[in-house]
Amino acid sequence: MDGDTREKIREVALELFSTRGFDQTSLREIAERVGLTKASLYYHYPSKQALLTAIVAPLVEGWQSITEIAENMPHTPANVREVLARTLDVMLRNRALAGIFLRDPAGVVAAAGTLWEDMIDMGARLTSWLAGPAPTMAERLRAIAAMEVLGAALSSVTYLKEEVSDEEMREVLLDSAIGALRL
Amino acid sequence: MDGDTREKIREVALELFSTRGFDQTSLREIAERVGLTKASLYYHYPSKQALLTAIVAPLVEGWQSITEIAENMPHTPANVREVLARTLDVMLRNRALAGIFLRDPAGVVAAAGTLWEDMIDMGARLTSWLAGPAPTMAERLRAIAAMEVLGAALSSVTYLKEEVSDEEMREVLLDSAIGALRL
DNA sequence: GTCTATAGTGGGATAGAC
DNA sequence: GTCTATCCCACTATAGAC
Repeated sequence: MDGDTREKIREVALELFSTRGFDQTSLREIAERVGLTKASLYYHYPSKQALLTAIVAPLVEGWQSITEIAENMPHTPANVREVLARTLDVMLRNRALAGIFLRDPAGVVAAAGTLWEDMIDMGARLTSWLAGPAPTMAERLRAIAAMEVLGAALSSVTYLKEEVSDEEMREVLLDSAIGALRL
Repeated sequence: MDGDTREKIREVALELFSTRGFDQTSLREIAERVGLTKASLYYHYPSKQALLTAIVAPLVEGWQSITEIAENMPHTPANVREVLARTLDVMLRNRALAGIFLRDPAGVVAAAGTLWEDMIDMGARLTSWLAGPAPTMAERLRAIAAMEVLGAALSSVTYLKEEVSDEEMREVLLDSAIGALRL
């Protein structure tokens, strides 16, 4: 079962990257947990960077699609709400993945510069759409603030010991983000 | 001038840690920019970790004092506003420093575990105070969201090319954080 | 597909001369 | 206080047997 091994590797790597950080995680650690040797990892992924890329790519894609959708919508209150909701969904769906970026942005940048720049770019475009056409500085700051509120979906893991359902997060944070926008 | 060298080292290290990340910054790089050799750094700071600690300590202290002040206040709307304003001030005063945590949390954790746990602890206590006594889950999520909005003071650097004055940030973000709280 | 063994690199840190 | 020289270690990555 070849695909299984590859998948197991990605799973373990995701777990370790997102808790210890990318740089702090060695291939030896990953190999140990999977039950292989380091060398065998290289059979499945040609480099540590390739492994990271394989794990992270889906998030970048989700992010891209939502950005494109947003940019083809007129900036109305209803659409703002819609875009915020979709963005929140992407974040919730990729909660584990996001830990990688939260733990070690610098390591990710160094290893996968282009991917990272894509993420930054998407974030900037989404934020800029949220701010509306010809925004004032205050509007731009509030747009950033609203995006940060959605980010709370991720960082909340640090502060909350109990599990929170996706539904509750969706509801409360969407409302809170709109509050931050001061619409 | 001994103190000057130490200060220069801290300055350069702060600059590099907060742009490249802690782990990604080698002592050789720091030494080069300061105009010294690696070995000479060790005369001034006994380890890379000690250097990090020296740089970061002031922020932790500011954070601690504000937490203690908050916890001795009754949870009224006016006090909530006051605490948010003070927290925002601490963040704005330490904008450069914050980059260290944003770039490479994992590296900082690994190097300065205790300090980091202090920060997490303060964050948790402040957030918990903000949520009010016997809070519902929604109130706790909104408190986290409000704190994230203040964090926008820091991450905004990534998105905004122009400079924003501290005054404008203070005004807009405080208002936005209160919006996120849904008071 | 997995292993053992090892090359090659770069980092933090130390010894000791000046 | 600063230097040169060096140690030691952990890591990524590769070579080649099975």
